[in-house]
Amino acid sequence: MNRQSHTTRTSRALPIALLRARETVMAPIRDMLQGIQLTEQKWRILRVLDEMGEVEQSTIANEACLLLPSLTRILRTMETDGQISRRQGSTDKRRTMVKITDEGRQILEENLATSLAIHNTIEAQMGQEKIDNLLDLLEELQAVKV
Amino acid sequence: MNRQSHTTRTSRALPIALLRARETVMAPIRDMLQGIQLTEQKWRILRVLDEMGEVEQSTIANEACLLLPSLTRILRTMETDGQISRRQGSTDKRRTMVKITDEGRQILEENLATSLAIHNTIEAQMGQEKIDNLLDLLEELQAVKV
DNA sequence: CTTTACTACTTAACATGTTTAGTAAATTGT
DNA sequence: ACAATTTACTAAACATGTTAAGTAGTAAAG
Repeated sequence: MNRQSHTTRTSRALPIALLRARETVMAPIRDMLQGIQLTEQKWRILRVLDEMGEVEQSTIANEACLLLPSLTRILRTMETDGQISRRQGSTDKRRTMVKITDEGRQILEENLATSLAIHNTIEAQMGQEKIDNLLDLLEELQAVKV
Repeated sequence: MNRQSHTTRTSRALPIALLRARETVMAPIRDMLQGIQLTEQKWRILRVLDEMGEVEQSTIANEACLLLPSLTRILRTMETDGQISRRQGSTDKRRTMVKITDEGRQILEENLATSLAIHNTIEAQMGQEKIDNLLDLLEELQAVKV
């Protein structure tokens, strides 16, 4: 067809462009995670918890871009595996407060070097200025009301 | 914790930033797709096929960011639903050549307006220049060797 | 020409994504 | 105080994501 009649070229469509760019960045991270028996989602959860401390599940869902039903299942196994701990909220008993355990934090520490190395490889090829520029634009896009 | 000791803030980590930005853009598109009984993946496949004509499955997988096992299943139902057609490759019989049907193309046409409206809403808030800049940076990131 | 390796896919199994429905606790309206 | 609504989560069902293994067709090596 090659007509570009109905829509923009997919390479200039934001959703696909964002997805493809993400696949590029995630490929080596997925390799790292496979070595430590962790999924991409669990890695995101650990990072959010390390950054935010003890938070309720809805917050994790928002920050890590997961839906609550997925999170329910994932946290169940992460608790069993000792990477996170959960307790019922004290004032609001509907809430489940979650925090990272020492074991979970250790996983982050052990893989920090690899994670940084991947970031540096990308930065070396694109330049820090462009990466910063990209991150600024992405933050701005996130804030758009749709 | 709020220490940012182990890693970058997640908002400045490329994988999460890309994911969050994508969620923002996809939210209204998902609403549109729900109305026409189409998943995000099937929509991507239709757009790639409309753009590229008749291609083999591996090409679709690459362009639409899907793994072949997922694609096998999805194309099976799309063929049943009359949105795409498949035939065995003539010279290389391992290949399966796929193309969009008139019915599939009609789905694209019927939703073009909505799709454009969503893009315009985003553009109105961010400005065309920034969007173009973002798309350029995303294309560049995709091309990085990791 | 035959063995070997590789390519393009398919199948199967399990994790996650996504929607709908349900439950219990908190909040609101009267 | 009490019914109605909302919030935070869980359960279930089905689609897709992901990995490993299998199949058939093709290309390469000897």
